Amino acid sequence: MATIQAPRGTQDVFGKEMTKWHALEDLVRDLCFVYGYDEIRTPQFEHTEVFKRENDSSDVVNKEMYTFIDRGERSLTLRPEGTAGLIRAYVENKLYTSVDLPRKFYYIGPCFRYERPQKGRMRIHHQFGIEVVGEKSPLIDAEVIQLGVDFLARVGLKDTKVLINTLGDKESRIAYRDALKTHFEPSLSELCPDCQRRFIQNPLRILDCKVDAGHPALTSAPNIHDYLNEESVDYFATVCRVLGDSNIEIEVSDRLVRGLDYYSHTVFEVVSVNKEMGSQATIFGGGRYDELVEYFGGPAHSGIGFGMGIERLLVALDAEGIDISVDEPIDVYVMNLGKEVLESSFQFASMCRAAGYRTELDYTGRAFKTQFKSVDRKGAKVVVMVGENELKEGKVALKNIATQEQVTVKIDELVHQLDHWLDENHVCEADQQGE
RNA sequence: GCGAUCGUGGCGAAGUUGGUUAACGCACCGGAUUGUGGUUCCGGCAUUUCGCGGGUUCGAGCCCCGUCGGUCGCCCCA
Repeated sequence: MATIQAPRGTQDVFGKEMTKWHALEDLVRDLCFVYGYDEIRTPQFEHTEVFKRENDSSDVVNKEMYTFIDRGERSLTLRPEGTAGLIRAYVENKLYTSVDLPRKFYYIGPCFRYERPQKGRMRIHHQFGIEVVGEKSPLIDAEVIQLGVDFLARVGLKDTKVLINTLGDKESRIAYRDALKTHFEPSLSELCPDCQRRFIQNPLRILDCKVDAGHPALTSAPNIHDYLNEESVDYFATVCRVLGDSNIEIEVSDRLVRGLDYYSHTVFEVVSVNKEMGSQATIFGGGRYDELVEYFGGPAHSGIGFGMGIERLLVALDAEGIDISVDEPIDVYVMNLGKEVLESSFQFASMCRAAGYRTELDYTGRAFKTQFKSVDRKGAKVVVMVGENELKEGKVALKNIATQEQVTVKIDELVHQLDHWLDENHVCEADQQGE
């Protein structure tokens, strides 16, 4: 019978790899705590219309969604990204009524996209994301980018670049959009089929096209920055200035438009420039959205956020030779000196664990040599050796691996001896008496 | 969705003019040494099995077809 494999584009995470995830998750919590962001957990599937909005031209929404019918008639979709569901929750729970706006959230969890898998591109991938909703200020845009950059710095990533651009407000965007339409119309038939579709749905995205990248119509295309109204120019200038004053290097890229259609004003993408990275180099990306909250039936609140791919971050760390995995050695290994003492050793292990020591034991009375190998592999600091002779006298032997020191103590002194060897903060009775 | 390439034990990997007992290394297990290891030595470790399913052949891990999965590029994006 053929073995069953995990579905394409999914993976099992365990062992040493798991410790990396824990390290990243811990860092997410610590960092978001410091910046004042609260965790939010939204459903991993939503009603399809949460993600599929009218006139959306993005592939994520149109080609890559896992959509299914839930028994009856409701069409549900496994979330392909984090923002839409969060905004739905923001409106549904009336979080906009908070006296303290903006609301600042972070989330971490799986996203699902039906794509051709590649390194750094999975059908189930995990995103750490943040969103700030309910207040609009260039300082918030700067803070969001700063948090992401800070995160990468704390992880130790170095070969990164911050790309930033603005799409301007609605007025600017419409003006630019019209200019683009006028510009591309004459040469439309020479552009790729995707671009012909984009022309209708979202002409901005033609600028991003790799197929037509060299086409004269693209190279001569009007620049967004020539169509921004004063307010949009000021807004973007402030974002860039604040980032600059915070020593965050940015590169303005006037062709950066991003994949989701709901963006306005600031958009950004942080990419790895490491040569080992392959073609999936974006570690996190996001932008501001002015109309999403209203779309979901809330007030005209603006928001901004990013999504960061954990798997992709892991690839980037690997590319830079950064190992964030941690060894988790045990404190105590309980050895059996003979099969007769198996059940007694179980009780000793219980005692050690009750005292808070990370403890393993030999379950089957294997050869001593083998048990000692386990001791080494697991990095145990103390071995409890359970033998019949000592047991008869109500004692047990303990060996300190580091010093090779071995003592035999009464059973009720076992934990005391462990404290003596293992607990750095432990104060011996002798010391106390000496005070 | 398009193109290319790969898929041998827990891991790393040999293995083409198709002909057997499928190398070797690491890891693991046992013994020398059933009460004290990390060295050494000895032995065991894919017991129709080479991702899976068909086909060609007297005979296939090596050839053909299909399928599943990985990887790379395109595309897309986290």
